[in-house]
Amino acid sequence: MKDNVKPPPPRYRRYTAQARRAMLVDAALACLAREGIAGFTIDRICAQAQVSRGLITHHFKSKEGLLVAVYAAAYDQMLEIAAPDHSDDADLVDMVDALLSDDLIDQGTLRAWLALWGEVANNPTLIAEHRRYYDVYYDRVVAAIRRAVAGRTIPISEGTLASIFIALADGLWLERCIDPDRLSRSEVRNACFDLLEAFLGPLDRSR
Amino acid sequence: MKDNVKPPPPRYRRYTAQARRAMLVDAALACLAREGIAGFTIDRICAQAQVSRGLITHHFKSKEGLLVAVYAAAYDQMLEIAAPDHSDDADLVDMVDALLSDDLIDQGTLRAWLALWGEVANNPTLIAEHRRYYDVYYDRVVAAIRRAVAGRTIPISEGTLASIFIALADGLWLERCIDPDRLSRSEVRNACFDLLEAFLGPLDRSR
DNA sequence: CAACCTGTTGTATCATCGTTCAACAAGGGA
DNA sequence: TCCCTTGTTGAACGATGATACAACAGGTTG
Repeated sequence: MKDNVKPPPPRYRRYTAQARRAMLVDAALACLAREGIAGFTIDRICAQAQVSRGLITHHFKSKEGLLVAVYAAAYDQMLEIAAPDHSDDADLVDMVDALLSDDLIDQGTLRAWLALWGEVANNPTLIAEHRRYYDVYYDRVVAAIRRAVAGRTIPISEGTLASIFIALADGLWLERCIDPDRLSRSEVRNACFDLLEAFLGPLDRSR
Repeated sequence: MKDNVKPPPPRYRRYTAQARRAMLVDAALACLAREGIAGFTIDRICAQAQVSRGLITHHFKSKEGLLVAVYAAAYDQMLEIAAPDHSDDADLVDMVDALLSDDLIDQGTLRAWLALWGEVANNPTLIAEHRRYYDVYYDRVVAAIRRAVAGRTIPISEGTLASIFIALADGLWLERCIDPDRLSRSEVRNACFDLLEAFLGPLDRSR
């Protein structure tokens, strides 16, 4: 008979650094969504990613390095849904509806955001990262508002209105995270539009 | 000579359980404000309160017991400022101005709230506690709105408007916590009034 | 197929966490 | 003055945390 020595299956698979980092970030987001910041642990994240303990340090230098990458990824996902880069012609109504999409309002995502916010306020590196991303978000909201204004005169600066609108959206997220049944989707939608229309005049909500 | 044996000074002072609990809660809030949830540690809180490690367990049974008490205390402080119990005749304008008072908007308070919110979403005991307190807050906001409505017909339920107003206030807190310079006090104030007036009609903002 | 690069493993180490518990002592009552 | 209640201490313990590091092995290159 032939040599019946099967080659043993590989004990692990090697990925490019980029791919493995993405896997670890995803695993970390899953842990945050499931257990909050208490789940953001080398052990749990590596278990979630089915990977050994040393890998996070190898790819991110430290746990905080991973946290920064996770925050960036969460913001990227949010931006991609709510205000994608290529939406130069998308209007405010689309943006409001995108913010209410199930991809952003699901419990896990909200819990992950809440956990991340709790870290941002006390971590200088994350604060800087936040400002960077917030500015992108903010600029896109301002752009959408400016398109809606279309040259008219409004009783507030576009920038201030953008900040306030973002604040309302964040507050609604927060409330919905803690008690999803208190506000219906249409109530949230109307709240957003009522705030915007208070400054911008009537919008076409019909879509 | 007389006996020169001075009685040694007491090594510690005894307090009533109630007083000591209040001291520990205050210390915990100070730790939360300074370091976020990472500072919510038996060691650090006891150091802050200048007390030995065993005391928290003695008075609160567990760390989570203290956390619940801390959350309740934070909510109590907020309610006392924004919507005190005896304010049956206070109107909506007063409430908005109270929400903007420096006692609520300072960095430490905001950071503590952010840390607490991050815990609420993942702790069933805290969720229950949150609902209890939120309902009190909510009822007082509804009452203030109802007084402002004064029997007129408005295009939304008072309850929904209260939820939305609370969400806006929370979002503004959050934004201000992370970047205090982005929104001025008057912009925040105008945002609150514009939202309310979109549903309630003109209010007397002059105060 | 051999050599090398580097992604991956897993143990070892040290720090810190929450909780337990026996001993201590402050301070009021008899 | 003595006693007793109970608030308080602080060491001990096991669990779990993050990180370092030497050994290992996939998989590509020539």
